[in-house]
Amino acid sequence: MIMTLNITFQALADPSRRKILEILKKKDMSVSEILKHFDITMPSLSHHLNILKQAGLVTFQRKGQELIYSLNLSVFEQTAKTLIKFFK
Amino acid sequence: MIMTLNITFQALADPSRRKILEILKKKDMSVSEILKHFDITMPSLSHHLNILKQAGLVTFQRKGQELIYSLNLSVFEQTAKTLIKFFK
DNA sequence: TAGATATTTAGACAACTATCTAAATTATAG
DNA sequence: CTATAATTTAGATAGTTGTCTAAATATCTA
Repeated sequence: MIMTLNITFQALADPSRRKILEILKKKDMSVSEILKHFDITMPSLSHHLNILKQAGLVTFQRKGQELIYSLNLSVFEQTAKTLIKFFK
Repeated sequence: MIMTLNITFQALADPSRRKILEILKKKDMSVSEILKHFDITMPSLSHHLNILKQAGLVTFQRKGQELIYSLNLSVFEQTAKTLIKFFK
């Protein structure tokens, strides 16, 4: 759980990644769709998505040619709870 | 607040810094006292303390030659609340 | 199967960061 | 005031990270 916390905070530390999460909060989206909100290349976005995936903050499922990404809210909840429990 | 979140997560992303916070949870401590728990040099520790200071996660007050560092719990609480509010 | 579309992987590179040693600053004690 | 102790600041360096271009992989459609 400590190790997970490490990865989670590292994932959340980047503004682009937090923006991805905000965007996905509205609805599930394909990579191309997410990309429209950014001024970076597809491989860079893919890199960020990978880090978010490793942290368990997002999941995806293939739909034809597209990969549809979704938020994994339970990890946020878990992280928030850990923060609270850890320091109170 | 978004900018603050940025700095906060960045501060929390480093394991050494989270360890400092854990140590300070037990009691307020001077820099030398904190250092005993680590295998890094004093300047490195000072660097980490500086980042934690900027994030508002710790505060300090001088006591003679020593600087006594303390946790600032309210920032944790705030961060946890922001996490919860933001993603639920 | 060939061509088009969506995404990832590989490899390179500049910027950032954690660490170190050495020097400077701040405060106490004699 | 000088020596000592505690901490920070400065400057250098190796490792990490975010970004890019180019190439590879996976899926669909004709």
